[in-house]
Amino acid sequence: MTSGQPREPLPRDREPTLTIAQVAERTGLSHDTLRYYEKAGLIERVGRSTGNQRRYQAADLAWLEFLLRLRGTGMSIADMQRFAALRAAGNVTVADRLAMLREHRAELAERIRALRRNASVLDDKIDHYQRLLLDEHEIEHEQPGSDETT
Amino acid sequence: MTSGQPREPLPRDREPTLTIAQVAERTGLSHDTLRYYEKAGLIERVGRSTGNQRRYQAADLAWLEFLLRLRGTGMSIADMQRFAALRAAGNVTVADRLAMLREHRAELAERIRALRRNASVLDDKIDHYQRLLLDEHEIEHEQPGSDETT
DNA sequence: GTAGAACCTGGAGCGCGCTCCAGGTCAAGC
DNA sequence: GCTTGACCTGGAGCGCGCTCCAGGTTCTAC
Repeated sequence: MTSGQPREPLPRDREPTLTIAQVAERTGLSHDTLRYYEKAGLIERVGRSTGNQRRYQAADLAWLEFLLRLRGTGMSIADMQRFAALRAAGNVTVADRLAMLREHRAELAERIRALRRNASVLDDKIDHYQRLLLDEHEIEHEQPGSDETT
Repeated sequence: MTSGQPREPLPRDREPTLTIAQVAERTGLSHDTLRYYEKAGLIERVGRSTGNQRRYQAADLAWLEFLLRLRGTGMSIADMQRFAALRAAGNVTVADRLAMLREHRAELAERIRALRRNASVLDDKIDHYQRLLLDEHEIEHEQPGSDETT
C-alpha cells in the first residue's frame, strides 16, 4: 500500500477493482446515482468487499460508460432498464437489443432534426435582433420605444 | 353565428380573437399548460371576454409559437421567463435578448454535437449486434450462450 | 485501539414541467 | 328556467431522475 489507491487483497486470479468513489470520479456520476442505478437494475449487483462495500470491475465500468452514452442520447431510465434486463438475459436477446437500439437511433435522428429546425428559427430571431440594433444605431435615437412586437 | 366558431361581438376596430380551446388546438398545448404559462409569466396576461374568459389575439399566438420553438431547443421555463420579462420591458432590452439567444444558440450547438457523438457510439453498438447476429446464423448454433460481454 | 473518512441501507425530499381536481361562473340551446 | 359544456381559479399531485438524510458499519492511518 504505497500508492494512494486502496486495493483489494488481489488473490491474483481476480482483476483489480474500483471503489464507488473511484467509479464516481471516472464516470462523473455521484455515489448516490451509482447506488440508484444499481437499485434500479441498470447495472447488475456489483461485487462487494468482505465488509459489503462495492468493488467495481472493468466490465462494470464499461457498461456504465455505455449507459452514459444511452443517457446522453436521451434514453429514459425505463428504457435503459429494459435494455439492461435484455442484456442480463443473455445472448438470446441480441436481436431484441438490436431492435431497441435501432428504434432509439431513429428517434434520436428525428430529435436532432427537430433541434436543427428550431435552431434555425432561433437564428432568424438572432438576425432580426441584430438588424434592430444596427438600425437603432444608424438612426441614433429618433423616437425611443413604442414599436415593440418581437 | 352561422359557422360553428364562437366569436366575440367584434366591435370592428378589434381583431378576431381565439378561445383557449382554439389556441390549444393550434399550438398542441393543453388548456392547463396555456393557463400555466400565463400564470408563470411566459405570456402576458391574455385579454378576457366580458365573462372573464381568455381571448387570444394573433400576437399572443405568434409569441406562443416562438416560445414553443425555444422550448423545442431545450430552453428551460426559467430562461423563458427571463426572456419574456425582457420582452415585456420593451425595446431597451433588445441587446440583452440578443445576448440571451446567442448564448442559448451556442449551448444548443454544443448539445447537438454531443448528441451526434453519442449517436455514433450507438451506431457502433448497432453494427456490433448486427455482426453478432450474422455470425450466429453462419455458424448455425454451435455453442449456444456464454460469450456475453456486451 | 482509536479517530475520522468512506461506505452501507431504506426511505424521504426535490426541482422541473406540467396535469389534475374541486368548486364555481358563464353562455347557448331548448 | 334548466341543462350542458366550456371556461375560470387556487392549489394539490405526479413522473422523472436524481439527491439528501439518518443511523449504522467498515476501512485506513496513526
